[in-house]
Amino acid sequence: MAEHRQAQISSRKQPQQARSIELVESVLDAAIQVLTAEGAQRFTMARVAERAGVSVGSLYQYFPNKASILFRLQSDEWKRTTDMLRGILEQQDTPPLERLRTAVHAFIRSECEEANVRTALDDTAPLYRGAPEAHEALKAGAAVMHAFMCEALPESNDDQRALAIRLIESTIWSVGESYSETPREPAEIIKFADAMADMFCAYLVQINARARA
Amino acid sequence: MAEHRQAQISSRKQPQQARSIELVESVLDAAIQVLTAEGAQRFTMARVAERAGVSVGSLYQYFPNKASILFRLQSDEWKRTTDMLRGILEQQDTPPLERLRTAVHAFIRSECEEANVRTALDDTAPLYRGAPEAHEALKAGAAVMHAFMCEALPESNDDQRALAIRLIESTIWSVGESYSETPREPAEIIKFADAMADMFCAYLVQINARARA
DNA sequence: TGAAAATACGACGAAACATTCAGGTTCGCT
DNA sequence: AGCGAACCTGAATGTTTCGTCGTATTTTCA
Repeated sequence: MAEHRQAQISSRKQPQQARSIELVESVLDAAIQVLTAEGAQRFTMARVAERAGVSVGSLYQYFPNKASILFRLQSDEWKRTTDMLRGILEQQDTPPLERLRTAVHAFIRSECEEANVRTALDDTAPLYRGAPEAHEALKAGAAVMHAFMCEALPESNDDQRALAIRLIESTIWSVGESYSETPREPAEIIKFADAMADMFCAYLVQINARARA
Repeated sequence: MAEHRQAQISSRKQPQQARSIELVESVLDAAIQVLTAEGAQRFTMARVAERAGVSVGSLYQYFPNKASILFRLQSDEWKRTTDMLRGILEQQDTPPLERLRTAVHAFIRSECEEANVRTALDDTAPLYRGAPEAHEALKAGAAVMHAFMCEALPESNDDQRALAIRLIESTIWSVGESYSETPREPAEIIKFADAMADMFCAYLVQINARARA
């Protein structure tokens, strides 16, 4: 019984003319700036409008409410990250575990580089949690992981793979999220990512060993 | 440049008479109820006061602001959890990795059992993030893990151990947090916790094997 | 060119909240 | 009983914010 009214999150109408397309872009841009500079707490429609150099009314032409702007930012971010991971995990000329290591490094590094925005954006998650759109937006990531796991765990059945996917996927995302919450030295980041990759590799190797036995 | 003013989080004054001690307890109790029933978004001083059957002014006698109530809840929760983990991890008559498995199970289960409160409470984290009190409150947990790791990784040096601690500790906490965000079947929870324990064990075994080589 | 459609504006209404304070009540003690 | 300290009350204050609406401007295209 936690969340009561679920806000509308999809966009209100599509911009058609060039000026309105620019407007939407500058709004998204301003939203990131506000989030970075002021934090989730002080993210307001008025501030976004001011930074974007447009009026409040214009925001509501293309976004039904505050949550929809934030969800759009998060959604775009998920897409970028998923694409990055796909690019790494699908390189079939490198051994799977090496690819996984590269992916972990890339993920953690990118998470730490934009730590400010990420943290602020995560703070706003309650505003659109449980929305079907959110669930939908993460399907792509699961698909990438699924394909990868079929390679990395060739002798396992679907259940085992599904479990490994859920574990590794949620570890990467949520640990990355919390790890980037405090500022880190580059050298420290590398060590941590390596340890995480070590852990994943040890786990996958063990699963394969057991499947073979 | 995210958070601007850091709210006072320590308690305002200590209750002395019996009636005020009861008051503080009923406030904390009411706070949990409000959080569970209404979510972080609708957690307000007025609602807490109403549920506790006291007036708003009374809240401010013992808590300087809203954040301090929420931090108190989180802090108590951390303490309970740490104590539970200590109880499990310090049983020196069981093999380390078995203890770790038990601890992981206990943690994930308890996290899922109170999923509603936990999630709502986590949503309020931004209100007291970065406060020195928060950092302090987690020291105890790190100490427990440190003692455990000295047993589990007897041949490693301090740097390696510190890395393993950070990795495993943050994985347990943050994955547990995100895992409990959606409702789970008991059987599913057990499988997931087992997989997580498998992963940790494989990792620790590998570190030991390398140290010995 | 001129009208219809699209876009942009920003003052304003309404609601929600955190926190304070002046004044009243109860407790503990002599 | 009587006094000071601890405690409790809740209306009032001041602020913040979301989202709307009537109007003004710009673009499109016949």
